Amino acid sequence: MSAIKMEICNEYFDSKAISDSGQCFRWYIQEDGSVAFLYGRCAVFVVQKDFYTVYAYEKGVSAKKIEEKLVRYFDLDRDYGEIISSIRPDDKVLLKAADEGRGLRILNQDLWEIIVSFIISQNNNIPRIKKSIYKLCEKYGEEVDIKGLKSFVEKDLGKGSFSWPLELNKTFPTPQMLEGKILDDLGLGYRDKYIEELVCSVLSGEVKIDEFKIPAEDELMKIKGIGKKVAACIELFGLHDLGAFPRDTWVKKIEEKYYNGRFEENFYKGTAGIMQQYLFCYERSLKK
DNA sequence: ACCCAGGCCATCT
DNA sequence: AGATGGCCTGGG
Repeated sequence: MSAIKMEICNEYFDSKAISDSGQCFRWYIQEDGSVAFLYGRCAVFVVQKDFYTVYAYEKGVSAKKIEEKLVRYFDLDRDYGEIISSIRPDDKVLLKAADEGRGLRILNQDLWEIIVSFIISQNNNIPRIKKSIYKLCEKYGEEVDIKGLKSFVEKDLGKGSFSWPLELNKTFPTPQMLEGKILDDLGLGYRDKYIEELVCSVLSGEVKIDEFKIPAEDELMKIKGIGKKVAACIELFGLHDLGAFPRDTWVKKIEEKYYNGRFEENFYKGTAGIMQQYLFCYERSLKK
């Protein structure tokens, strides 16, 4: 059986919050409130009633393996409550941000997808980032068969309970699928050259993504198009180094506004990246 | 209603 | 410090 159903009863899991957090650009919240995304070739569909129910399907992969993958992907073995309780009691801003953002988690996403996505994200806005990534997948990704997931979900929830966004009919393309491609028609702007060059260096073996180990900042910053901020995002979201602390324009704004110009990430060794997510999402929520 | 400037999960030269 | 590109927002 290559499908599983899994329940998540956890105060520290909120699919809407995760989807809006800017760590993933291919999670789709659908009309009926369900969430759809791909993890590699594994198709995932999440519905919420009192708790979350996750349905996942991947051809040729055992149920046990899929479950293991998802536990890792959602970071379910980590106690986010404990992390929140480690916040310094005098930091009222972070306490409030974490309280409101308690459903946030740092996902364990595919490293290649994260590297490309965050190169695209530089000096960019989220609608445009999503659009470029969608075009990239649509043009170069591999067709995903959704029928297995659909029948699995409908067997459990009834006919018409399953929907799937058009944007997720293709996988995120591997370096091999992008070999020699000109990426000038994806709305990437000047970033297209960075990705073309990266594809070359990965295929030639000059850049060995599978061998990246924490800390990877120096290795990452050798890649053209990756500076300090994008490197930190890749460490946090792609290598799951929860101590990485990306300083984007929002965080800088937060630091000016609440922290006299500097948030001391050394107070939170090993978890500063999670604190960054709480602050980032909190400050953005104020604007909406 | 329309336009335009400015900013965006920055980095390169 | 100047350039890069498309999307969105806010002010005029």
